[in-house]
Amino acid sequence: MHWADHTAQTLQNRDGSQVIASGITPSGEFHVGHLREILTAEMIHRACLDAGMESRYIFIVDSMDPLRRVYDFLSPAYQQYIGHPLAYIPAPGPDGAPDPDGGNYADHFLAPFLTALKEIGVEPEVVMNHQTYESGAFADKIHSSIEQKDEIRRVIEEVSGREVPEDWFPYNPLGSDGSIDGVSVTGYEHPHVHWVDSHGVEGTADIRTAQGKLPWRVDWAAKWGIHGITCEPAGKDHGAAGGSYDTGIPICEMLGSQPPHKLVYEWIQLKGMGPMSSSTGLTVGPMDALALVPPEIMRYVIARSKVGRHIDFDTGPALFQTADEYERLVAEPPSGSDEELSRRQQIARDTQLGALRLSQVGKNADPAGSVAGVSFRHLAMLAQIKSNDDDIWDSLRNSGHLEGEPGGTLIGRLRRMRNWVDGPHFPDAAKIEVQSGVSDEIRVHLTDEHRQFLSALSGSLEDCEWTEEAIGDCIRSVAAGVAIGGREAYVALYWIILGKNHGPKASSLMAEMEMEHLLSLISET
RNA sequence: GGGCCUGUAGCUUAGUCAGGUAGAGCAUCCGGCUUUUAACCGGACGGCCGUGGGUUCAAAUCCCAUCAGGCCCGCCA
Repeated sequence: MHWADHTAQTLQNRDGSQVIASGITPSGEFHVGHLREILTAEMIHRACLDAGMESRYIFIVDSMDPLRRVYDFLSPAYQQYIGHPLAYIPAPGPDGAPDPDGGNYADHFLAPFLTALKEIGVEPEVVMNHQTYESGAFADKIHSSIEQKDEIRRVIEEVSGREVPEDWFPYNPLGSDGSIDGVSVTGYEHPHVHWVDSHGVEGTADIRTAQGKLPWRVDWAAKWGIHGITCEPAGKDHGAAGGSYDTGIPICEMLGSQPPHKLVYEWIQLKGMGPMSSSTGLTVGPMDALALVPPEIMRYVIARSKVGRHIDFDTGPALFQTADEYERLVAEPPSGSDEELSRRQQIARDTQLGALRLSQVGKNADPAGSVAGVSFRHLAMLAQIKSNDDDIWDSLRNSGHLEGEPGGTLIGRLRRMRNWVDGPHFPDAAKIEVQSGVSDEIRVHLTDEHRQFLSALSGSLEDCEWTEEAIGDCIRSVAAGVAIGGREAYVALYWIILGKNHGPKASSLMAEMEMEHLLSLISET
């Protein structure tokens, strides 16, 4: 069974409808790793719906979390905002300086991420955490946390093994300058928390507003209760023993709610470069990834991997393999009845079918539509030899891959393929490079038969209409005339054009070349 | 120091929770297809399941130990 279906089955034992959640702090650029968080949760949500359960999927943006430090992409001017909730500070402009017209920091980074999510078929209910504070929804949990201050402290110390400071208080008010740093709590009279900040200013925070927040371990546990979250996948950093998930569970219970089902996922790494890290600049943003990778393939990368396995995100040669694998699965989904399959084969069948189902951008869409009738590899070839999109559609019509006008899926696939082919990630081995001349190394591969054929072809091509079809006819008639095997005729052409003994459809390739260049190559043999 | 994840064919991996003859795909090689989608079809090759113990009639699977890689324990998916 697929992991998402298995999780759905586990959740079925709980009362009520499901609320699957993701939570991310918008402290900077979102990256591909965040897509795993989102897609893991969203696939569980879909699996619940598919199992006939009621389910919602919410994306909690931790907009109340404070800015922790001045990141590399921020100007030093952000020093003044350290400790301030991300929702209440200005977004950086292109130069990294606070941009007064750029809206707030949290929204600035969130907006493009939501656009990327839409492309992969994810449209969550977005909850801005600072608004939940502003609405007063946290008030009961905050009050309850303060009343159980010592018990919560004990839980954190026992479960995490960490010493909690003497002056710890389960509520961090914002000080006179808007920062939660350096603010000491001096008393509590429901619903007001009294404080004094590092400037010596005294004040009062109303827990029914966003004048302060819970410390994050408590904040997370409180959110579970407030939203009735039944499952929130967490990255392995939170999932480690003694991590925030383990302290969150008892705290959530102390605050009067049932904690969610724990699920820990491994991280995505960039191939050969370790985990994502915004500080080292080693990131691939969701938009970057989706500019190259078709959305259903992006989903498939997550769906096919077990939650506990790390994923190497590879935009090089592995992308061909992933696409091949996906297309094979679409073309021939695993089948067979329980009777004729072993238990293991049944598991494999159900897991693959689940991965295929959950990879679709549209929920329960027909997977066949996602491939748009053209293989990823074929499109890679066409995108390289034809610079004009219309020529590609013509080619696809001629080859029977396309009828009429291309649909949105196919257009999107070509757009991404062109980005890939023209960008730095495209593998050299897949590049089609027309030779500028025929080298000695290549010449040794040519037989007399090859030369005879090429020489005859040279004469015919000069009178040939320069279209794919005419060139194809020309090759065939010349080949027949000089009694060379059909295959060998093409091998000869591939050697002189590409320097290899094989390649994409020769006539397409030749039609894209200048006739003079081709004739000069032949003359060099 | 504490903890988590991973280790199965050259590569990517399924199977581990509920022990019952190790399965796939890619790559490679061979063969087929009289006119090339880097295509397609058929076949072969290839694993003491990281290592060492233990439990069991039976272990990739459970237990103990050990090695290796990745990671977490201030914030981070």
